[in-house]
Amino acid sequence: MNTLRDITIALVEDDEPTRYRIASLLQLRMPHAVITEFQDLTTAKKQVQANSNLNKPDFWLIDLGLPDGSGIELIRCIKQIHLDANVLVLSVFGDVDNIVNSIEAGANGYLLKDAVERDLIDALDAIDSGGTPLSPMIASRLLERMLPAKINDISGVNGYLLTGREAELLNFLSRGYTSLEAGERMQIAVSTVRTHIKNIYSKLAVKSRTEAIFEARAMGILPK
Amino acid sequence: MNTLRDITIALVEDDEPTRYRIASLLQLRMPHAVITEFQDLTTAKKQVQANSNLNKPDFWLIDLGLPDGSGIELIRCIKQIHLDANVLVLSVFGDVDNIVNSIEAGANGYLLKDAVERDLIDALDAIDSGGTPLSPMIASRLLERMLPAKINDISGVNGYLLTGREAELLNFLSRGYTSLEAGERMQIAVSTVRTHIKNIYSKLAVKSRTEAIFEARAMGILPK
DNA sequence: ATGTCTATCCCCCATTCGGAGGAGACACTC
DNA sequence: GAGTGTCTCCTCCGAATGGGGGATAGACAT
Repeated sequence: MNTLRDITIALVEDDEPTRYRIASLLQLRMPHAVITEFQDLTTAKKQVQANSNLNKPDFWLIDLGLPDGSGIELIRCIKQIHLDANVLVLSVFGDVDNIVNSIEAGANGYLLKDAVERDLIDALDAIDSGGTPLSPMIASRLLERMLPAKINDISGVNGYLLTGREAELLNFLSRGYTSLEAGERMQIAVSTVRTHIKNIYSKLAVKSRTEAIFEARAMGILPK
Repeated sequence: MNTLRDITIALVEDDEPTRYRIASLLQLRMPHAVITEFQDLTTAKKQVQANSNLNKPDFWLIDLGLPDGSGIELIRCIKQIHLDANVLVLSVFGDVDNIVNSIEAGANGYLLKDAVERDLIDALDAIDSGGTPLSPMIASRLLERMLPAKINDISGVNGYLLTGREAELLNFLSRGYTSLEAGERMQIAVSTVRTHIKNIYSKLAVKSRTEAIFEARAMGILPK
């Protein structure tokens, strides 16, 4: 990408001025780039599914907040068909869910929109070299989410995040016991089991059994 | 950090020319900054432990490859005493272990040395705003390590007890996805998810999600 | 003695899940 | 062409789960 050859870039952004701004920036810095613009999810998806081989863009620049759905869906769609596609997210959303989902969907980078002017070209370069350019705030959020063990070791008191009974219960649940069965094993009423479960959920910041088990395992509360 | 007030920066780097280069760069861009330089681990650690309160640097710029040990040890030392210290790693090492250990030790950012000229000041700014600046290659390595196991992992171990879609679905369920969420990820209707789930249950001879996950794990269908 | 933590139990209500059916569209084999 | 397996979608219904409350009792610390 160092030489100015004919790079193709797909730009997916619903907001007219923003799209124009980004396209202009690209044209200015990469005069030979061929830019294709999309305003919504469905049009872009059609393009992906249509010409599977020819006309494959070198880069996808995707806004997440599209009028007819989330850009994350588009990322999945693209990556499903072209595993090696280069996808850079440009978003105003800095929330954990959007970030994690984008990355898990296969995004190769994530820039907050206010950094686009300064970092876009560098980001494309970085992706081209196999890197994953992330705005610092994005990296911060990602790490908060992905280093749960460390964070809880600090805030919670050394693995004593859950009380004895809660941990005991979670262990039964992770083995497939229902609330009733776990209650029988622990010699307590189902009501109590439910109370414990609710407390576990709020402590782990989850909302289902499988999620609790997954998180607890990641945090080392549950074995393996 | 916008205004040029008297910022204090500690620079830990054994290589004379490199240290000079970085210090000059800092002085040039932040004329009022007070820079303290260290050439090795022990001297820097002494400084940290000596004046716990006064003279606390606003930023630590740390090289990992010090003559008398790893800079990671210094990071731990600093963070133990000053939880809110701002630590930026400047390293030539781009290997996963150094990266993960640095971040887990509490580093607020990680720049590869070849990017220092261009990104150092921006990185300090980002840290000041609560972000975590990472060189794209560093983020790439981190994510490789931290992203949940890929779906491919299961199809290999799978003794074809479960079909591809079933195994894929079970993997999502094991990570705490609801039927709806899994359906969205797999681009199928909830009805279909439910059908797959029922088939999984009968194949594994279980009656609930957690049980299915537990059994599948025991059977090696699910990772770990 | 007051407060915090843990463990125990209960209510109501909305959503999700699990079980039992059926059914169409492909692809592959025999 | 008939059969088998996979993937897809649907309805109906009862049981289980999750979220919002509130409540009591003991232990322990200040």
